[in-house]
Amino acid sequence: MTSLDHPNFKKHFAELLRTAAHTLIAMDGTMQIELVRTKQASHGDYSCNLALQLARPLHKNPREIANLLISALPVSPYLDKVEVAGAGFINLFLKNSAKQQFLRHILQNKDNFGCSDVGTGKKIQVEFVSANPTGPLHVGHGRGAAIGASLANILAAAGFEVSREYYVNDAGRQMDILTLSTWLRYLALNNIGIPFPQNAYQGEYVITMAKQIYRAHGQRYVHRPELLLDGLLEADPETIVHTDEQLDQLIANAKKILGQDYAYIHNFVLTEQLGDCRNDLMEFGVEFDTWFSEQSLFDNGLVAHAIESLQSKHHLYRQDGATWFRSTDFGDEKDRVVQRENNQFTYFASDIAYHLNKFERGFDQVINIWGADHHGYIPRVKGALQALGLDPSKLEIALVQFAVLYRDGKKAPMSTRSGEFVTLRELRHEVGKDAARFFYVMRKSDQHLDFDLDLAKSQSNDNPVYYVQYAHARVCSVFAQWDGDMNDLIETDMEVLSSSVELALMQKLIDYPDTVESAAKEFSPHLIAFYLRELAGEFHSYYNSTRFLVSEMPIRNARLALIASIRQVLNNGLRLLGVSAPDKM
RNA sequence: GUGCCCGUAGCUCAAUCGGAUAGAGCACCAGCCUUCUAAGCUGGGGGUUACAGGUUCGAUUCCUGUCGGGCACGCCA
Repeated sequence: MTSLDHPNFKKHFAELLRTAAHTLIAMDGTMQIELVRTKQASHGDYSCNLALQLARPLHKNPREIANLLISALPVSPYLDKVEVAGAGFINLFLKNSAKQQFLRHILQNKDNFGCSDVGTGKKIQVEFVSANPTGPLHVGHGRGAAIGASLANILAAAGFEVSREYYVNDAGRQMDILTLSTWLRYLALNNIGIPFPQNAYQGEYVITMAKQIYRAHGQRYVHRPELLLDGLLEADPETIVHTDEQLDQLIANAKKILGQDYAYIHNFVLTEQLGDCRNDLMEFGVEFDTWFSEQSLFDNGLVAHAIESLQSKHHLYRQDGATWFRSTDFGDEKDRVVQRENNQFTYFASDIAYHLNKFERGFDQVINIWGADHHGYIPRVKGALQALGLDPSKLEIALVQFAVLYRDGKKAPMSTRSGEFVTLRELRHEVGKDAARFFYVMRKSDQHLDFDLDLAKSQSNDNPVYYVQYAHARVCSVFAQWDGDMNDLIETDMEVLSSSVELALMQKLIDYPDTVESAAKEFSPHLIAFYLRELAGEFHSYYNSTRFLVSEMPIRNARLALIASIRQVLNNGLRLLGVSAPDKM
């Protein structure tokens, strides 16, 4: 880790301090020595509060401890000087030569720069989006998609073996409602007018699917629609289309009437919506390794298996005709039904089976990216894992808050009722993939996101996406006017890069791998977005203050080596976020 | 009503699991293009971190309470 071909100065200095600390106190290997990048140049490049932390156990003045640590510090070719400051901070100064040499490391590693092996090849699964395939993805799903995809990229860069998964809810009531909705629209095309329930799917896409069926099969699925209202006749015609019970009755009737053909329509709408969703996500730069079917859990007996397993461990009981999981034993606020009075399993039951299956597939860690409205669901899922003898801490649930769209400074209407929502596709068409991907991850994921559509579209320095991309394009345009050989840059003497701006830029580049590592460790893609914004800012400033294509070759080549390194890091970071790095703008 | 999350500059947000003088961007004001892209840069004012206590060398961060906002509280998914 500390060799020149793969230097991580932060870790290197931490090791030096660890060695020094051993001379003062017996430390177990698990004790973390935290180094922090300083905010002020006068505090050096890295700072450590170890002396302050040791003050209590050693019963000594922190500054005194700091001095003892410094005198016990092994020599290092990268360390310029060390100082004690403030209450007892140890400030470490990185040698300029170390910063300068680092550019070679970047230029040699190219696209791999920033990757590390901290994940040690552990198998990690990221499950995200997992929207019901009952209609187009909307802008809320978009954020989960952007965050999940970026996080998966970041984890892969940090050395995890990542698997991206979409859980397809193809077994539940919502799919039945969509199937019914489509069939009703289809009947209408055949001039059979049955009042369309308000709580059915209202969207235009349902009519589109009905037309497709009609075009392909004509009247084949008309059957006996007069039976559809069975059991509903006594209801008030005004309210017939309102309640859930009535909707369920309609579904039951449709299943009875259509028989085998129900499965056809069900399968058709599922395939259609899933295909649309997959296509939408692909255009958004989001792809999955696995599309996991909920229905397959039932077909393969995994739900029954999971429930039996809970049963054998005495975590289930019968009450009111239903089967309950005693989730209160595991911190949930109430027990939960896994099998209904009518013998049907609940969504929770299949979710237990799904999570059990995830760990049976051998993942060391599982991350679920959920909408924040599902937070109440966490205790029961973790509880179920614990009940099954699994370690619930291996399941990490990252909650994503919703994005609110703003247009002309006002909230854009976002009513999910009556199909009147902004779809992800519309957003992409309006602001473009790059802006959408970047804006979605610009905020900490568990924070609400105000998505300013006008800003995302604006071609100005106000727009962080263009700001970062523009920095990349600017470097490219410099190189377009240079006819030298990139290999010469790696060999060039970097010592001339000694201005404070240049040294700060190089330190910023050195920070990149640590940023990727933090983003992976904290599941925080927004750190990459912030980092890129800062790096681009420092570059633009450098660009305005300094000319690169000067006549003195040593200076020119060194400066080009620096901006080539910047371009490389901008490129690598943007790639993690799924944002393009254009050569020209 | 109960539980979870949140409250930081006029606005949108950071702050590397308790660290040094709380940082960016936008907005506002004043400047910079016969020079590699002005989609850029430079400088300036802006804060009792909602409020009140507590824990300690040290609190935006941890604990308690109050106020304000969001979400969740189904044999839905």
